[in-house]
Order: sequence, then C-alpha cells, then structure tokens
Amino acid sequence: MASAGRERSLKRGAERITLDGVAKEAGVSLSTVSRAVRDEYGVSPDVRTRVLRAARKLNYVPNLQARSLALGRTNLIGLVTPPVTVMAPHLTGVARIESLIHAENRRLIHFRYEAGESDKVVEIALEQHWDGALIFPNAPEDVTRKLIATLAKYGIPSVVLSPPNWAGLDYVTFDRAHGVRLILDHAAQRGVRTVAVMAATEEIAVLANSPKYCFLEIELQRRGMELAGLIGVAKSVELGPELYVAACDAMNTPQARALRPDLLMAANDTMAVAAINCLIDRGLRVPQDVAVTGFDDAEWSRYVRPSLTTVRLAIDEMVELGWNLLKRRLAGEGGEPQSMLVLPSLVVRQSTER
Amino acid sequence: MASAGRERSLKRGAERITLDGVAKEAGVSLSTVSRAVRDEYGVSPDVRTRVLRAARKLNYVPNLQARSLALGRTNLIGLVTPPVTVMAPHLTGVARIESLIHAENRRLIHFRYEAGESDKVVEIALEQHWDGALIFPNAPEDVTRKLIATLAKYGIPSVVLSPPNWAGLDYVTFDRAHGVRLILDHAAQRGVRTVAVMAATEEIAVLANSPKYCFLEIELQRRGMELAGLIGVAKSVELGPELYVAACDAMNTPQARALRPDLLMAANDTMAVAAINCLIDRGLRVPQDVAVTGFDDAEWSRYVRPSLTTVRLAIDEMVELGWNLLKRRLAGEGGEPQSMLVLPSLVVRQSTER
DNA sequence: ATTGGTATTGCAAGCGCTACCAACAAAATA
DNA sequence: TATTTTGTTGGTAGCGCTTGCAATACCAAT
Repeated sequence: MASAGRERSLKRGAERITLDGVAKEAGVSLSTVSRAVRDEYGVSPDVRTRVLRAARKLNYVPNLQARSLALGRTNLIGLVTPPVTVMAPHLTGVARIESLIHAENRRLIHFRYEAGESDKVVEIALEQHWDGALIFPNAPEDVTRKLIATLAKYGIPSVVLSPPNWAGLDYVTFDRAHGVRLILDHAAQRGVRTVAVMAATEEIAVLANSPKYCFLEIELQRRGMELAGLIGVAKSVELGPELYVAACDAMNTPQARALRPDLLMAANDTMAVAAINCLIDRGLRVPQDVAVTGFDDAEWSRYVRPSLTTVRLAIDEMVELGWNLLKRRLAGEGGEPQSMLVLPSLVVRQSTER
Repeated sequence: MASAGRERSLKRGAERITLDGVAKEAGVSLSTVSRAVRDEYGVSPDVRTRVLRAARKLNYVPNLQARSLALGRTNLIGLVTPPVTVMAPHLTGVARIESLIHAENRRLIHFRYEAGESDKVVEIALEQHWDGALIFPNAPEDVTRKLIATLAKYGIPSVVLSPPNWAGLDYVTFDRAHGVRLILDHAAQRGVRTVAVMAATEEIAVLANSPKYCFLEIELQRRGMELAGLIGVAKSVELGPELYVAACDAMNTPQARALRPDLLMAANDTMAVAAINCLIDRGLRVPQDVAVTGFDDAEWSRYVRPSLTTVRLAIDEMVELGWNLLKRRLAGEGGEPQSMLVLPSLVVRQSTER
C-alpha cells in the first residue's frame, strides 16, 4: 500500500482533461466539444451550454501544442531584441506589446539575442512555428535583412522596430532628427550659440562624411549656432555602467577638456549623465556654464542632479504601430512594405535651465 | 499565369521539411531519422551521417509542437514575474536564467502578470504545458501559495524566487537581514549613532510589532546605535518615478523634517535617491550631515551624486540556485521542499563617505 | 407520401513526432 | 551447423486537436 502511494505521488500530476473527457461528461462527440469551446458556428444552443458547463466543471484547458499541430498556426508572436541592457529604455514598450498581443488571444515569445546569433533566431522561430515576429535589430543592416528574408521564406512576416531607415522592409522607427531639432529649438531659446556633440566613435566617424552631418550643420546654421566639437565615446550600443565609464574617459581627453560649448548634446542619457558629472568635477556649473541634453528619457534621468533634459522616445506608440502593421501581414494582406515614423518629444528639466 | 503567380505569393511560405522529407532524401525510414536527429543510441554511424547530411541539406528544423505532443513534455519553463518596473533591478538575473535554460536545450516563456492575475498564470501554464515554473511572486502569500499548489496539482513544479520566508515551498531568496547588518557595520565604522529607516508605510506598520523590529533594535543596540525614527512612504512595491515622488512627499512631512539622523537607511535605491535630493534641497549635506543608503544596486545608483552606497542583491546567483532546484524537481526528484538564502554584499559609494 | 433543403452532429483522417514492437541481419555462442 | 545474442531498422499506434465529409433529424414544400 505504502509503495503504491509512493508511486502515485511520483506520478507527474493529475490527469489532464482533454476534449475527449469533456465529450464523455457532456454526452456528445469530441468534435462537437471542439466546436463548442471555440464557439464556432453550428452548435445548437442547448448542446453548447451543456458542453461549456462540462468543460468548466472539469477545468478543461485546451492543449495549444495539439491545436497548433492541427491548425498549422501557433498564434505565437516572436519578439526579438538585444539583451536587456540595450533594451532598458524600451522596456515599458515591450510590456505594452505583451498586453496588446494577449488581448488578441495570441502569445508572445520574447527572445533576446546577442549580436552574433541571428541564426539562432531563425532556428527558434521555425521550431516554435512563430506566426510572425517583431524585431529590434541587434546586428548590422545586411545581417538583419538576411534574417528577415529567411523568416519570410518560411512564411513568417516580420516588422522591424527602431532601426534607421531600411527601405524595402516593414518598419517603424522614431524620427531622431526631429528629436535633435527639438533640442536645438529649445537651446536656441535659451541663448545657446555653440554646441558640442557626444556619441559613439563609430557614429562620429560616420557622421563626419554623411548626410547626417549635413543635417546637423544645416540645423545649427538655421539657428545661428555653430558646432563646437565632437566627442567620441569608445563604446557603443550597450547602455549601462560600462558606457558610463567610457563616456567619462571620453570627457577627460585633452580634446574634450578643451571644449567649452554652451550646450553638450549627448546621444543618450547615460553619456549625458557621465558628461554632467565630469563637468561638475571639473568645477564647471551645469547648466549655467554648460547645458547638457540626453536622449531616451531613462527612468533615472529625473533622479540625477541636475535632472536631465532629454528626448522621450514614444516607444509605446511605436510598438503599437508595429504590431498593427504585423497584424495586417498576419491577416494575409500583401502590398508594398510600409514604414512609419514616430515623433519624439522633449522633456525639459534642470540640465538646460539657464 | 499572372493570377497563378499571385496565388503562389499569397501562400504562407515555403514547404516546411518534416522527418518524412528527410527520410526520403536519405533513403531510410522516418523513425530512423527521428532517432538520428536526436542522436539516440541505436543508429549505425554511416546511416546517422547520411541522415544528418540530408537533414542539413534540407534545412530540417524539428517541429516542437509535434514533439511535445508525442512526448508529453514541452521543455518549456515558465518565468513568472511582476511587470517590468518592479523587476528592474532583477533584469540581469532574468537574462541569466534565459541563457542557463537555453544551455539545457529548453525554452523560456516569460510571462508578466499584474497583481490580480494569478488565474491567468495557471491558464497559460496549462495550455502551453510548461514543464516547470520560476516565480517571482506578485501577490500576497496565500494567493501565491494557491497558484503554486494548483500548478503542482497538474504536475508542474515551481520554485519561488525572492519572497520572504515561505516555509513548505521550494524557494530561494536573499538574506535581507544580512544586508542590513552590512550597512550597520559599515555605518558603525563611520561613527554613525542615530539611524532613521525609510520604507513603504505598510512595511513600517508591520515592522512596528514584528520580529523584524526586534531584529533591528537588537542590531542597533549591539552597535551602540539608536533608532531616530521611521519614515513611511505611501507607495509600495512598484519602483520607478511614482515611487520617487511618493518618497519625496514622505521626506517633506513635518515628522520627517524633524528627524536629523546620522544615517538614513532606505528600503530601495529609488527611495534613497529621493531622500538625498530632498535633503540637499533642504540645505543639508549628504553624506556629511546625513549619510544615506539604498538597497538593490540599481544601474543608476552610481550615476547620481553623491553616488549611492547600497546593497547589491546577488540575483544572478539566486536565479542560478533556483534553476538548479527546479531542475532537480524536473528530474523527478522528490523530497522535502528546499530553501536557500543568498548573501548580498555592500557597495560603498559616496553617500556614506563621512 | 415524397422530395429537397437546412441545421446539427458524429466519424475519421491527419498535423509531425516519439516509442513500442516486430523483423531482420550479423556476430557470438554452443 | 544450430542457436542464442546483439545491434540496427521499419512499421505503426497514438499524443490532442481541427475539419471535411457523411449521417441524421427536422421542417417546409411539392
């Protein structure tokens, strides 16, 4: 007896109720139950209520794997992103995707991939049979394009979120240029004349001979400002403490120390706060001597002193647009790739109060 | 012709290769392929290589839904957590779980649930047939216990992460008391005599007549310190800007303003930084007049000025222990519920430099 | 009474996979 | 050589579900 009890407790849990169980309970056929629980057309009202009552009584929960197998669709949406640190400012947006997707009775699979792991993304998407994917890219354009093409080959549509302009793909991103314009407008009002820019060295290198640079020059000129200099930070993408340190290093180079702009415009909040702290350590006053702006509106940008004037990216909105786009593809809608730009907004705080 | 092409492009993607396809290509039976790709014992070397070559050639990817259905196991592990904001300090730990789980050829399903949604957790766990769950609770003890019991009833073992002591469950948490001791030791060295405590009002209320309070009193006495007062913050759990504001409000009550402790010990970093900023606004120097400590070691705790002395929770370690525990249950190991305590460490920064 | 709908229900195939069992060949033992 | 053993392979049932098709029942119309 004791050993029987033992075996029983080792068993992997209670019987799971299946359609068949409900069918027996309700005294109808299995397929009728199937139709009833999905409330499909073609089940008489009394049978339906009988079935549903039985299902509730037995705590029936459908087996999604089996359903997927039969259906050839999984209702799974893959969310593909870089690792957490990079995503920090995007997290609320991610949460939003999740609830939107749940509201449509689909499920979200969030997969974080390191820069080199694009193949793994494909593997997981295929083995789990995602119906579609939302992708925050973590790789150069060509790699990501190949990723998306591969998914498409297997009938998995995807929407790219937050890249620069990638023509030919469904994507939605925010208008960074607009963010810069907002900063410069605000600065102009405050009497700023000279502007230094702080960004990843790679960005800076590209900047020097690209349309972006022209854009910046033009925007400055238009407001009667001039570029005081560029500060390159040796570490890119990854936000977080390492970037902070790198930004401090960048601030302490002789070239950077020689700069005394009215405004230091940093490419993200982490660099901005590093700049602020370095400037203050150097005996300068922020914002009186140098104003500083960030980009992202991180949670803590209001905790630091002076609190940070920054550009808030409308990630929630972006994500929602992306999901709508994807839904249309899931519904089988064809047509040209679409792209959308979301406008960011300026959050004015202490670091530009002058 | 054109219409045929149209139809083709509307089709939901390329044929997916199945075991059958590989079998035909390799000229063996379907079951042999099945064994070969899972490299099970009992396939001759040459056949195996032939099969694997064919599989590679055709880009075969197994269909996990089908496998799960046949196997009765899914290799899915559910990670159940509160929404993002609450989880902010835990995020690196979450990322770590993910890679650990992937390393074992299992997949992670991260489900965030609001406080009232425990039923939804069960529903998803059952319909996706999770093999096990890691749970950061987002509900009172009784509710969470019921959740876990329900899962257990269906054979889904779970491990709770980071609750207070919940006897009778598998759990791993950090030793908060030890964190407090670390702070007090450090403070004692710096000549602190009076200590104020800042925490959620509910916490405070409980504190007043609980063993915790005794603990605090004893630890203070042992170091020749005394309690200067308690500061209750009207908002609990959720980290983030709202908590920051609530903490500022708490700092500005007459009772709080009347306090002038040597050390203000806050229950988390958000409250701590609020306290620092309020104290400074009030003309006090931190740490010279009042030292402040946090709890969590948020990413930004080193960005604020003065940077924050705080307790780093060893979430990575905790998560790893929790996963190991769960693995043993997944392997069918029975036995008494186990619990483990992880020791946090002190990160000394400017806010206690006196 | 016969026919032809229409609405509801049941049957059974099959989604891709695993695992049991039988079939067979090759090698080892008697 | 006969017999067992061992190792490798193929056949097939069935995991829980959906769905086309056939079967039935019911009603109205001829």
